[in-house]
Amino acid sequence: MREPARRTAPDENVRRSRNNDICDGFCPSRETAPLKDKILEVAGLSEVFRVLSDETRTKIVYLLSHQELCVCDLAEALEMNLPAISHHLRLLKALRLVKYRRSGKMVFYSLDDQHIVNLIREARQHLAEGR
Amino acid sequence: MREPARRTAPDENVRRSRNNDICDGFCPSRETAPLKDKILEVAGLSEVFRVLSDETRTKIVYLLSHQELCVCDLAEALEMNLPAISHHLRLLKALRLVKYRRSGKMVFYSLDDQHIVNLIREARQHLAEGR
DNA sequence: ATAATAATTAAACACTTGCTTAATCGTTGA
DNA sequence: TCAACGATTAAGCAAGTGTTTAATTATTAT
Repeated sequence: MREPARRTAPDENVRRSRNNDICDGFCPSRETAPLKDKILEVAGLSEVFRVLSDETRTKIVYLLSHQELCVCDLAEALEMNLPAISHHLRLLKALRLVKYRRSGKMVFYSLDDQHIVNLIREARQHLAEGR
Repeated sequence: MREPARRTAPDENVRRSRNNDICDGFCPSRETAPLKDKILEVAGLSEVFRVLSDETRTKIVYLLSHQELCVCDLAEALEMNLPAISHHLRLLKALRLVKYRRSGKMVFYSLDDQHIVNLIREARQHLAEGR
């Protein structure tokens, strides 16, 4: 992924713990080992959310969940230019969220993962219930 | 939000349509007006997903959904330093996803939005079912 | 008061992201 | 074959994001 910004070279003395500003070993209010197990259960999950974390992509997915649309339709509906839409579609395509079929000069996209719609529905409820 | 990169000043002639490389007015395979209505239904939704689009935050939320934890516990469990965790907690706090209580020198955080857990559960199913 | 410590805030910066313009590809029809 | 057009790709860049170090705040104990 990304190498953290490091202005001073990593020191030998830090060997004891990567986080030398962690409470000095007696703070944690419980054993953290079981927590680390828990963490494994959501590994890689943020990838799914990242797809929908962009407004444009949420809209694309939502529109496609109702009907097949060509790139041009999407561009018009979202008031963006073709390359921008195409860019997002490529991402959605890479993640197998959408599929496409060519028809003449136009390319029609449709949703290829009905599961993702549940996430949107759930999130809408979340918003609807105030908070 | 963010002003798009613009190297040439926006031209007068572009008035007709903000997207002058859109299909010349006869492409869209359907009326896009109803699509624009649909779009309104998911306005602001990506904010919710953005919170969980970061691996660290997903983990924090998931851990807190099981039990209350202090910042130090989280730092230890996630093997990150305190400022990093604190940074993410501040974000989650701002969005009313977590609440906290102080106990001596330590601050305990807990989940303040059970709804967000449904999103995680749904996403886990999504991953579990392959794809 | 002072020291110690958990937590927060601030500043810096590497990396990422999304949009823009320009060039190219793919298909259709003259 | 060539022009037109929808779609894609490429390059560039401004804004955003997450982690780091250092400084500061808040609380407890001496």
